[in-house]
Amino acid sequence: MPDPQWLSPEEQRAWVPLAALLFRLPSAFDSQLQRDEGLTFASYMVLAMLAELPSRTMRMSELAAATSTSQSRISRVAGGLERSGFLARSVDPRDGRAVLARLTDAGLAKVQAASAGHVRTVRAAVFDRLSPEQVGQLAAIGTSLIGEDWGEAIDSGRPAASQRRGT
Amino acid sequence: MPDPQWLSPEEQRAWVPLAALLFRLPSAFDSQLQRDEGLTFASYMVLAMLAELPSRTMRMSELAAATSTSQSRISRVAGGLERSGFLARSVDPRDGRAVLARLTDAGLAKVQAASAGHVRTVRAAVFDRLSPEQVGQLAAIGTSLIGEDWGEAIDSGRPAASQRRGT
DNA sequence: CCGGAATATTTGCAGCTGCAAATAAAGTAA
DNA sequence: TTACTTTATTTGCAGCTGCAAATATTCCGG
Repeated sequence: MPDPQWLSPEEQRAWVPLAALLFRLPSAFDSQLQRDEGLTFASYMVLAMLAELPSRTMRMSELAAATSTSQSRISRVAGGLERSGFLARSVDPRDGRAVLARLTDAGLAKVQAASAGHVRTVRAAVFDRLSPEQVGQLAAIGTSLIGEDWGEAIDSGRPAASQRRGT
Repeated sequence: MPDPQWLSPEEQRAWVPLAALLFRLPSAFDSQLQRDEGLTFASYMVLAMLAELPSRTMRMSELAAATSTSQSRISRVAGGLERSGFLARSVDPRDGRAVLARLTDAGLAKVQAASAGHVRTVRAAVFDRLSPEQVGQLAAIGTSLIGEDWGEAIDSGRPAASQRRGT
């Protein structure tokens, strides 16, 4: 393997556009949803995840995992959605530590109203620009990237066990 | 074409993991850089872009375009990096409206010190999980997605010309 | 049943971000 | 030169986010 200290030319050809996407896509979705529905990309995802379940209910921690975000973030987003009347929180009767978030009828109506515009934006930004083959490749790539471990492998920004001076 | 109102099953298979990545990757890079170098992913990118030029200099607007972010964001990030002594800003002598950002020696040293850890994280989160073919596919996909137009096509979250009630 | 460890959420604080308005300089036409 | 339009950047304000500490509850061993 080449110098793991830097990226190979092929990797850079993939890294540059990927980094650009990480800045652009979230901004694009956030601003469309904010402008048209007063929602954040994160808050929309929360509503969308809940809307997919027959029970419209999920524990806060499951919601965090489902949307790939931190618990503190989910807690605040849920707080805002609750204030807006789109979801209601209640302590889980089976485990007093857990909190269940349930989409209200108003919340369901909100996602349904917002989905069309959001999907249109997702298409314009992503799918309309890819061939069917690429959509398949993207699915495979994305799935590989979010696989199993995460905290462990990713968080290891620290040197393999050298360079670490000090105490 | 199928109901553009929603995503096809194949598209959803690509969208779900992509959305997860849009939440996870920025967080992962931000927290590694913050923890180890006191930098933001955005501020690191600014330093890295400047470091690639022999002149180590770029106009604020070019910097914004190069990093795919807004001008206001670049303005603040540059302000912070300047306060830290990593870059210096000066009015462009050829155009009084423009501001030139120049990486200082301390700034160059900073990127060089931070790059190893950052690259390690990028590998752990992305390249170590993809085959060489996938890296090539990702490069092609990413390039397609950030092509030509953007504001125009993406910003059109608005209905084709209906649904628009009120003034 | 008691005390400590583990789990689930929330929140204080500080920093980052976007939008839209403000500021400044350059370009253009008369 | 003057007035008006366009381009480049910064900044006030309000909202969002993460980290780490604070809370609350359950689990476990004796």
